[in-house]
Amino acid sequence: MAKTTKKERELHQRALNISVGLAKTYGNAECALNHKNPFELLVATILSAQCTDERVNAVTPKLFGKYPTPEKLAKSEQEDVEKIVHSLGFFRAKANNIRGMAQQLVELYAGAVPADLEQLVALPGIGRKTANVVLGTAFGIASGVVVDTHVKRLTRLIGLTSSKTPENIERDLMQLLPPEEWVNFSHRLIHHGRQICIARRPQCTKCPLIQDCLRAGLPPLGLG
DNA sequence: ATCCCGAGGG
DNA sequence: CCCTCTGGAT
Repeated sequence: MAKTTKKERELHQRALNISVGLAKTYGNAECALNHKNPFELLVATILSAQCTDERVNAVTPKLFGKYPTPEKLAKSEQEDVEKIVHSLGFFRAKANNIRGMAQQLVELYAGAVPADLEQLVALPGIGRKTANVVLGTAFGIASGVVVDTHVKRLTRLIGLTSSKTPENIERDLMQLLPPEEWVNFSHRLIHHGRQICIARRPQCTKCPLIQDCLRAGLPPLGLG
């Protein structure tokens, strides 16, 4: 139906160039969260909201040492979990979310983590970002592109200026990239956003993707 | 001061 | 679209 315009072909080519450059630079993307199973990854990903993975990894040994299964976490005391995750920020909401999530896993799925996007998103504290991380990393299912604040910010560097909401960005990237690259691309771009293409202080002189960047040498974009 | 590998709600 | 939740690193 829609014919391919020259601009769309250029956008596609630039995205692929960036994707190849990211792959060369960051290798096989891996989740920086320590996890042994889908349950741990799910909890750790919820806890990672608005804080670094290093800080999450600092508290998960204690958390999973005491609450290793959904069943155990479902029966936990709110106050005790709050104490364990306190250093991560948003501790009240996070404690409440992982406890409620565990309770629903027990009630609805016999304590298993569902490998399904809609079922995951229906759980408390889990949005598309967290669900896509869990599906892609723990189950190897290419359900979508992980869109966090970094991906949202950096998609404009490759020309995705029309998309604004995370859903639109995800849809555009899913059309641009092959399914086997969805999760890897996201993780590489996120690493890039933290290490090189920092929001307020982009390290353009160290950037390996400079020749494909629309904003090379221009002031930082900031958030949004 | 600024921002973080978000989610939920208005 | 906006706002709130929060500690910690820089």
